[in-house]
Amino acid sequence: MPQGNSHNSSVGRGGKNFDPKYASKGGPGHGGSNNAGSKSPGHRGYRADEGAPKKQRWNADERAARSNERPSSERPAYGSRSVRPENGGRTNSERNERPAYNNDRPRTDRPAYNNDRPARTERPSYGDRNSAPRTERPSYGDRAPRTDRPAYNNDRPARTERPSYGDRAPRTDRPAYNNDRPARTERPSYGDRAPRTDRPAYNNDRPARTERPSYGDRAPRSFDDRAPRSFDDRAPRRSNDDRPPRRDFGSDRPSDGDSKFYPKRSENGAKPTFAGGDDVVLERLEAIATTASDVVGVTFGDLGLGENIVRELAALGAPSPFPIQAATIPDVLAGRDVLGRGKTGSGKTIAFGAPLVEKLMENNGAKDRKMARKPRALILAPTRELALQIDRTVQPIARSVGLFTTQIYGGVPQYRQVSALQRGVDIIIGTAGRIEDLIDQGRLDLSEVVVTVLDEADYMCDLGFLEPVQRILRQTKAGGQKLLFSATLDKGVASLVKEFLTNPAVHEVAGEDQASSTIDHRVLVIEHRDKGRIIEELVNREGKTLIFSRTRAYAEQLADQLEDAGVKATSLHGDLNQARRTRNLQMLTSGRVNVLVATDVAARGIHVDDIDLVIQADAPDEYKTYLHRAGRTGRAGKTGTVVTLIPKQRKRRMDELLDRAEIDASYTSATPGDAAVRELANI
DNA sequence: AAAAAAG
Repeated sequence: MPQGNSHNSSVGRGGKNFDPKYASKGGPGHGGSNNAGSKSPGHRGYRADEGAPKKQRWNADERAARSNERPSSERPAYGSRSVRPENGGRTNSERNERPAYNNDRPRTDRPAYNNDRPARTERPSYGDRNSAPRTERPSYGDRAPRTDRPAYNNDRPARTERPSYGDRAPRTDRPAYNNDRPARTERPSYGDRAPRTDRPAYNNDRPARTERPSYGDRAPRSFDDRAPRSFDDRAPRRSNDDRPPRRDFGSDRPSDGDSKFYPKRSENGAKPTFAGGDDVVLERLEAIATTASDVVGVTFGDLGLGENIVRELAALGAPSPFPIQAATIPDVLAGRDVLGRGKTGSGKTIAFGAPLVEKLMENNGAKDRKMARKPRALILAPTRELALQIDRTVQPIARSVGLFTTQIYGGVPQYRQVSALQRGVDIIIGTAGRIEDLIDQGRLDLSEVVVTVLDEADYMCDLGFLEPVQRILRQTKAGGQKLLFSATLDKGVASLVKEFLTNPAVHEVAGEDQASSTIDHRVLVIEHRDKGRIIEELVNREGKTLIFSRTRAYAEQLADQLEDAGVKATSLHGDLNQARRTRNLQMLTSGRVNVLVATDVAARGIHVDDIDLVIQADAPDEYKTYLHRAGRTGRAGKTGTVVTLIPKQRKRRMDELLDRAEIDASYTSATPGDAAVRELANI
């Protein structure tokens, strides 16, 4: 009932999407906003032909004015990098200007961008059908060369009858789908960063695992004995004795969610506590550990996946299952709730994605292609980039059996996402904010979601994420299957487990500890004032470098500084608009730049091939953050180095953090020009 | 502090 929107209750909450105060003000030149109040902005998105044929939001003059004013007024403001007012001065309401912040740098190469920005053409289609959102346009504008705009106007008239859609893809039925996958053309390129190339690589480093000593000592664990709790050593205490044998975990457990592995809320009335900002060390969950040798000779087919899926997995570069996959797939197929821990890149996406698709298909999925069918699976990720990356893996698997996925995340026009929902999708992959937004607008109904996946589940339980995640999970079908995955899965997920999971099976992969890592960890003790120069020296090399900073402003500043120093660098953080975020990440992936300075938005899950150096310009506060950041390198069987820069006062904290992360790192004092720095640069 | 919805 896309039309009923303006009357239903969603307006109460969804009102945030259409705030009269904005409509009445309407930005100057926003012709359509006057009457926008009479219609729900969103539903016009579907039926542009019904109401206001009025489409032009920006006439030529306005555009011209805008494009002129930009360089002159906004640019200069932030223009000089060194003087750039920091974020501190900015408030949320100034967000729109944010991009201006970015404007300065890439400006020069901007033109080039236009060419390869196919997505651009889609933008208008959003607008023309949805006049209200038009008001957002300006914000897009800053990233885009207004110049290409005019073209839109030209073909826009024709759009009234919806062709915009059609012009992009045959509206037949499904093909339209291709629309929301502009990325498709780039697909090949995805391959290399996702499963494809790293897959084989992992195989390479797997053999090594078998001879891994650290394992050896635990070796006997034939899977029967209680799982190797390689993970627990970190736990303050482990009362193993009364613990039931791992094997039974679940099978004989009352299915009332009474897990012995989580603090019981009812026991003392206290809620489990969470990490929050502190580096609280939570006990790791006990799990059944699977080792590489356990899965030798096992095929995806053996695990219960159908032919099409198996074939697609092979095409994706996954001919045979990795341990985490072999461990979790059968349980997922059996319908159990699953907690899975496997280091990033160890194949978690396929571990939940493939069986999820198989399950949906079994449940009549493929034949039920009716329009507007409700989604039956949901995959939640903490960042948009990660959601995108997951979709790149899951989508082809789903398509191989005739199921459809769509991405639902913020920062991009919602139109295409909503229209995909209208056509009907089976699997939703996205981030919390937009998902809630669409639910509030009455455009997304999760009531038929029978399988929900939380990737980076522990992170999703952090302050700020937990509540939205809980609200979303409550929207899904009661009793639906829940799958929680993370490289650092710990008891921080207890509250979710308590409320939403039943008798979960917990799996981990043995041997994925730091001792087995191919990463070299270094700590450089420096004077704070030398930080910039030392980073410049470290980055002066061939390979790809990922630099983490604590704040967005510093990420931006550092990227600017490096560029000024002649290094091709770019940034990735939440102050950038989504198009730029996507593009900047792509720039590192494609090798157009060798240095990316990012906030922790890039800490988890993001896979870029061949990053051989990770620099932590600011040390992380949490050991898990360290592990995730470090995990961006040392992938694909290659070696990687993590360099953390700290002032000497931070040594002690760093020691503790490394201790918790179970990492051995060497400390070196360094000043600019030191041999120690040069040596690192020559990795 | 960052992330996640817009505005």
